[in-house]
Amino acid sequence: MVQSHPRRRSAAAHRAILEAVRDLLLESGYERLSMDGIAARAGVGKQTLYRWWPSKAAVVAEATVAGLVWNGGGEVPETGDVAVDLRAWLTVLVESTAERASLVRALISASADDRGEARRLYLRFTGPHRDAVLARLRRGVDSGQVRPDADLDAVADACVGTLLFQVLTDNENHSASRLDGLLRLLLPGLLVHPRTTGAPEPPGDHH
Amino acid sequence: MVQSHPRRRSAAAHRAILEAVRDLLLESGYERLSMDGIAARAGVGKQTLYRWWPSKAAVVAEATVAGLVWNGGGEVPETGDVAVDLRAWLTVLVESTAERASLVRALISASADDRGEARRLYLRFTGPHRDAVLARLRRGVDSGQVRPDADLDAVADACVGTLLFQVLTDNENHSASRLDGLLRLLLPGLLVHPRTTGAPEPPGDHH
Amino acid sequence: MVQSHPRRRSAAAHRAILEAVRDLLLESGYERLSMDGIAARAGVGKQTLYRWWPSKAAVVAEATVAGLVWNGGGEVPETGDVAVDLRAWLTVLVESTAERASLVRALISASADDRGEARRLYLRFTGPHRDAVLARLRRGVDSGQVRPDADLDAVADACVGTLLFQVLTDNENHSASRLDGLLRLLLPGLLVHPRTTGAPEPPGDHH
Amino acid sequence: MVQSHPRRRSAAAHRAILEAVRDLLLESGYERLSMDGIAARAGVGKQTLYRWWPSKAAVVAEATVAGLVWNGGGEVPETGDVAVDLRAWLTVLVESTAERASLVRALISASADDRGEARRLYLRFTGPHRDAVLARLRRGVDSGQVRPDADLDAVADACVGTLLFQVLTDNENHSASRLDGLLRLLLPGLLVHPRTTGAPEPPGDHH
DNA sequence: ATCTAATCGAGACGGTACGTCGGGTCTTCAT
DNA sequence: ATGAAGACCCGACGTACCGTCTCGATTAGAT
Repeated sequence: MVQSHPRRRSAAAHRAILEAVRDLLLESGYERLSMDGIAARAGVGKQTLYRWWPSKAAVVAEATVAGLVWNGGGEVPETGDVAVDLRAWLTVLVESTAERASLVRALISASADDRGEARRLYLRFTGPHRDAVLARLRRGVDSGQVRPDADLDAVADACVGTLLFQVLTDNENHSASRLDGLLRLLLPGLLVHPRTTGAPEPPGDHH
Repeated sequence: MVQSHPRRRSAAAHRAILEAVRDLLLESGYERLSMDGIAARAGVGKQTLYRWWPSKAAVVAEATVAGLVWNGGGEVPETGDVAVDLRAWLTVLVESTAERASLVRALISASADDRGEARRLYLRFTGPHRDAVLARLRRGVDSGQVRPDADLDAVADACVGTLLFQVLTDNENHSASRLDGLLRLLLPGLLVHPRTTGAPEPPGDHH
Repeated sequence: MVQSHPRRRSAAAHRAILEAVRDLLLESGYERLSMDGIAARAGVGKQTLYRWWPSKAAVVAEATVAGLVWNGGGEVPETGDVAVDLRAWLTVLVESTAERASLVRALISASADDRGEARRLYLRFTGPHRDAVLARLRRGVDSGQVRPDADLDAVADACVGTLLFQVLTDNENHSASRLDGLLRLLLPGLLVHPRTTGAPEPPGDHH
Repeated sequence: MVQSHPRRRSAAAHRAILEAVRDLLLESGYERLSMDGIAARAGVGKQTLYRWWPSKAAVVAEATVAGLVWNGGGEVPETGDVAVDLRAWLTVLVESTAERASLVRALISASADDRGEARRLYLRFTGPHRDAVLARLRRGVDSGQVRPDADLDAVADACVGTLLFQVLTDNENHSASRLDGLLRLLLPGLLVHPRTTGAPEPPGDHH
């Protein structure tokens, strides 16, 4: 379909590029991805690529945020019990990460590559996950389950950071265990009435 | 113990290479570091580099391990109060990381680049820090301050992971705050008698 | 006629490369000539070199053909006397070769290096010289001076071969003498009436 | 067997090296021959190689002259008829060269590589052939068949040069024809009574 | 319907770095 | 005290990408 304004042609190219990135990432990984390769696969001139994105990291970020690459994990369930919901969210996050560890590693590389892009990747890639869990925790504060003075950002960063650390150290098979342990440790400090969860008993109830 | 490589390896070349890596990392970062550059700076043939290390990540790992890059932070104070000691350790860790953020970024890159090397970096680079804090926590268990069923590895990984995550997202000025928030959240789950710390008061169910 | 390569080849780069080859050959000879060196001197990427020429021998061949290296000697004088003209041509050829012996050595090397290129060098480099002398000899046949059954190719190859052999064996100061001796030996077999030349008298069996 | 004097061990090494050169030349040609390869094949340290020969060209020259590589062609038959003997010699020379054209090319490369070695190669490699034919021609002078004023060196160089030129231009299938044509052209100038040969009729015999 | 100007694909360009090979020198160790 | 083994520095190899820069061809909108 031909659009009236010539600039509209770029829409097809734009889409072709993001799809090429997705395909090539799945086929060979971030390391072997090249701007030349993307252009060739997308049937696009390299100029067109560089017109819109400054670097490999940037175009990967865009493909990511466009939902073509990692579209899962943005939702946190809402059962009414913060502890149950957090545990469910972490389970999904661990599985989602395990399935695309190489992509996560790719994004870490991209992030470390380009300090300017790092911020954008942070916002686009991990942002939605952090936002979702923060929103859930804030609703927990509103409902009185979560202590209002708890540092919710610290909870989110500890979860994401622990997960990234496992990926980074090729220790992914411990991710679920570590996050479970972490959650058990966090809940007493996070919740107003921690005993209602599967967390360790609050102090003073034993001996 | 016998070296894994055949003998007669040049100690001078070895040392010159590790020093060149350190210098170049500090000057320009991991991304701009090249095998050519290392060889040139060290006054060494590229063959010598490739004879002993398979990749840039590997030689960066070795330079790290040799203590030339991040040799501090292996100690955790012992005042008798686990909470105080943890806080002190985290403070030192944050400062030490801030001082060499570019090197930490280099190590993260190396880790993400080379999955094989990632494990070595994990064991050798973050290992000492993790070991130190784990040892301190275990002594806390022995002295009855720390709950014996707490997942101590989760504590260590959450702290290190949170810190690395801040570095990765160029968010270092929040590192101290995040780790303080995290520690306050963890202590109630970690300690037998959390009230003795600066952590938020548990929810009121104590006498 | 359409270029075999796709269009848009850079004329400036092409010329710069051939000039660099010429200069470097004159400075250091074929053996010390390198693709790296050519690229650096020409201010050209190595890829550009390899895009258009498969080997050092090929680019040397092209530089030759471009007339930048050995552009003289393509003419044979026409006085009406074949013997005189051949002698004059050989004199010029010997001098021309002596002046650029190192380039001739380079061409011999290129030829020996690369069997595929050898043929091109044969056709393009020595070809003009051979063609010129063959044309002169054929006119001699037409005018009745040269025996029609003489193997003219053999004459040309013997002259060029003798000359190259002297160069190859670093025996150039005998080139003139050898070719003079050769010509005297050839003329009796070549000419219908050899006595008109400066060649040694045939053995006395002529009236 | 162990000799009393350590230097004697070198004899075995020396021989092993020359044999390795022969084998490797036959297997892969001069271009792919390397000092490393020779040392490895001969079971000899590189130092031992460099102790005795300064370059690849030199050791190839030695292997040649040792008769390991090109041991044929040194003889010229003596039937009493110079023309017949020359023709026979050229036939053998052409065949011998055709069988090892790649070696001849190698020697040309070596010669052009190393101007210092060129002279030695000349003496060792083509020398015997030239000497043999010159000796035969001189005997022809003595017997009155060959004109005493003929430039015998020019004959030898023209034959060898023509042959090398054919090899160099990958034109070997014409070698026999060219040398036959050359010989027919030379004989009238070379012999006292040229009509006794298969050379073209001397001038004046036709019409 | 023709012209004009923007934009496209294609890919050549100057570069940097890659990982490998070979050259010639120097050192170690076993004989 | 020799000689194999091979590490060393060096330089070149040929390839892969980088990001920039033309080329024509295509085509949309103005004439």
